[in-house]
Amino acid sequence: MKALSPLFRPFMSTTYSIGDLAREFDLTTRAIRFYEDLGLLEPQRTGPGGRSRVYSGRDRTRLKLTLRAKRLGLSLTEAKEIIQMYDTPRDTGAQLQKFLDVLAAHRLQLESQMTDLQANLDELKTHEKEARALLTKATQPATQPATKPATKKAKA
Amino acid sequence: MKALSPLFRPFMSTTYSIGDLAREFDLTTRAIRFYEDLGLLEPQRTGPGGRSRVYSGRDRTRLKLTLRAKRLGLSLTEAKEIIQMYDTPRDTGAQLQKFLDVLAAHRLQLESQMTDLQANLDELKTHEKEARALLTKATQPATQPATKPATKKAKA
DNA sequence: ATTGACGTTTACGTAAACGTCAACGAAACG
DNA sequence: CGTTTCGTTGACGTTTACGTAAACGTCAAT
Repeated sequence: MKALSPLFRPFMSTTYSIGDLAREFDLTTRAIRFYEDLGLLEPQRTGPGGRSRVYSGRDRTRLKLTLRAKRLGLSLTEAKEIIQMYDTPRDTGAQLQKFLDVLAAHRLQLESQMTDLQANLDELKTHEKEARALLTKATQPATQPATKPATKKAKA
Repeated sequence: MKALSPLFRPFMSTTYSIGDLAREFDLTTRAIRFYEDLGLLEPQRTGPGGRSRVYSGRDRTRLKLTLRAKRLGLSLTEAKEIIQMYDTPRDTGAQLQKFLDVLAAHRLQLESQMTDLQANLDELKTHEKEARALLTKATQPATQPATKPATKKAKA
């Protein structure tokens, strides 16, 4: 359900229909409702009988974070835990300390993932260079136009 | 099945039993066999009737790459495609060019993932700083001596 | 000769993350 | 006023990535 004509939206305190979010993040509405079932989103209801969902900017942010976490390989429940942790109150010192502990753990995980990523990128670059070298050698044979260029490097 | 006593292994051209790999990478043998079903590993067979699997160093490497890809959120089939691509022959110029194209695409994906990761890390650090600030403020009130000394470092 | 550790196949089970209808209500459009 | 368009709630299906159990072979050591 479109809350209002698009032209009027700028005057509202930025709420979104399920279709809006689906379009923006390239999801099906089914997926978004599923995220709600998991407790990741808590849209308000509107319309007669409170059937239609209305998403706040906060919902949108949570969705964004969720998808980012997904892209990094986290499960939805893991994403949920992290997001929840990020916006629960933390008033006492003990809570703060535990918060820091969890953050540290999460940080370690992210950093190890960063290492993995870097390793993959390095490997990719190596192959890229090698392939590029082979390609220029194949298209611009310096001294010997071979019928079949060597698959390995040749010594000059 | 252990091929030989561990003392004799250094003399062999580094092969591994399924248990070896399971221990090293903290997998179940079931998982490893499953990876074989997907075509990620191709162990030789040995023993009577060729029942037992023997994994080469190359198998081990492929397994390592697979797990790294998994940690980055790739599916096993995606991992397989990438690994296959990395060690297929690429002899013609056209193949080389296509190889480079695919590499470029993969690279874009990795770099966007790097961005996501960095975003997550930044956010985490922000929260970390904030929490740390709150904690020191809570445990070391400037004008009021606390009943419990700080759990962190104290300034002399 | 039995036990234990390690290996095998076959087969069914399961959790996660949705996809895919079906059947319906409301509302906006020409 | 009929027809798209957007939304709703079930409910069942699907894919991925294994887990789990049964039922058995083999080798080394006790």
